[in-house]
Amino acid sequence: MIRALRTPSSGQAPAVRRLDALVPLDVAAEAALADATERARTVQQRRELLSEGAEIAETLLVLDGWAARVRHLPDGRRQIMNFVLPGDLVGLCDQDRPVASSTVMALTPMLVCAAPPRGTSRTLDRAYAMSRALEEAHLLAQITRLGRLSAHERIGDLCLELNERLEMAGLAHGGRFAIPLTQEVLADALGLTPVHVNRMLQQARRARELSWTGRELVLHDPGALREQVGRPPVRVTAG
Amino acid sequence: MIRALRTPSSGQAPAVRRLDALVPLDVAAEAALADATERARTVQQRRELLSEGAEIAETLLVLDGWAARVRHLPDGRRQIMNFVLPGDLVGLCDQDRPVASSTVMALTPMLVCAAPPRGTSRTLDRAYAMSRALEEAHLLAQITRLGRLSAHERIGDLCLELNERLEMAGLAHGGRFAIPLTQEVLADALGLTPVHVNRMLQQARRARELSWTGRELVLHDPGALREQVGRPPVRVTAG
DNA sequence: CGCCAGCTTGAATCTACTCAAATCTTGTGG
DNA sequence: CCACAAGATTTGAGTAGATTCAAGCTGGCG
Repeated sequence: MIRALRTPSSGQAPAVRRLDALVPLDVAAEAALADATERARTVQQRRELLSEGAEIAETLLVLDGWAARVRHLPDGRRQIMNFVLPGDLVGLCDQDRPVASSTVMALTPMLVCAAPPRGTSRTLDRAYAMSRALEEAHLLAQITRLGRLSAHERIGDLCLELNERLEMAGLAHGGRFAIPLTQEVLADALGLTPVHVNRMLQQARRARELSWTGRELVLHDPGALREQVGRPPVRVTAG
Repeated sequence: MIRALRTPSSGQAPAVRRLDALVPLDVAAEAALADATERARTVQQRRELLSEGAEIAETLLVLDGWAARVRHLPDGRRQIMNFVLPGDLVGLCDQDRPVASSTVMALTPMLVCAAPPRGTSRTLDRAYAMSRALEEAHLLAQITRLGRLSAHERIGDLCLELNERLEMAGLAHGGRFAIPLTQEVLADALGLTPVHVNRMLQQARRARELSWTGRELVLHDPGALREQVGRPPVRVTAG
């Protein structure tokens, strides 16, 4: 797992790479990010980056590791809103004294840093706006998944989304990426039971749609799968 | 239904009333809103205020009527993301050349106007930020509803949300409000079939949780219902 | 008056859930 | 290096909740 914490061969850290993919960053942005990255800190697995109902102190930039935005019901049921991946921002918002509307919990050990404040760079501000718009688009995708897709389609659709997002950070290639999720976590994201997720995964494996051995997921034909589950492209700007 | 298009007895139009409830507005904001309201226009039922994939030209403020943010699947399935009520903003975002990530369709005849641009008033800007944060909170609530609530709970929870939101605009009182939805539309919002929505509504009526005669919905005991479905309060700021 | 959209009802089916137990993995300490 | 524990995955049988399909009903409107 040395790879995960190091700059990949492309020459950029995954988080920077993702932001740069959203909006090509200028020197000021690159410098601010390099600087912020210096002061990175680790977060242990299962720790909360943000607690529902608590005031948001700062905006974080995820450098490494996965987290989940989650909400708990009084009776113990749990729903994962979306996954937080390297290059994602946690706690980005505009209002005064913002309060977290959901908990963000580390699914793996993580590396995070304070995001450079707005106003640092014109291009960085635009990247933040894009990031926020994309996050909202992913929430809409999640709603459609839960409301109108079958269990089989939900799994395929979510895997495609993760693949697309990780590709931007350079963490997925050709439908292949490291996936640090348990079937139980997947179930909480997909609105299913762990048992049913297991059965659907086996079905998908038998159908040669994907393989998920150990901690790596491979989508054998992302294009065909996208067609099959009717996943629309995620776009938030024109041009 | 004269009431709907007129200034209510409280002295403020529902849309202004809602924004004012989010952040107490200053004179500049009130004036800008009054001015914008002058240039209101109507939108016919079933017309689209915004089309998925199309560039967003302007931000709209809903003065009267209901709309739905909806996404269509290739095979005809349909999912409603959330409902757009008087006082809500449509197409509010920060990025350049934004593209709508979902279609917004009028469920009733509507009255809308161009929202006063940002920078008009400090308080109005804050109200916009609040509105956006609330909208995101409602998307999270929708995800939890679809992912982890039973059909019966989904209906109760959504009715409570609509009640809370309409109360802010002065359009609901004591759990009673006009609801211009068909059971089919409700089904598309709740991720259920119309037939099942019908059965669950009857069950809720028999249990004296609500009555829905004609076009008015009455929640007989919102507090008890909130308890029963485990609905958490919607908060986005401290203090 | 008759049409149409929306609502209601019934019966059969199916998807996903529950509960329970077995098996496989992984990490840890002896 | 093996034994063990804890966590995660897999399997099976029975059940419940929601869907499908089809038909009948109701009320508002031209």
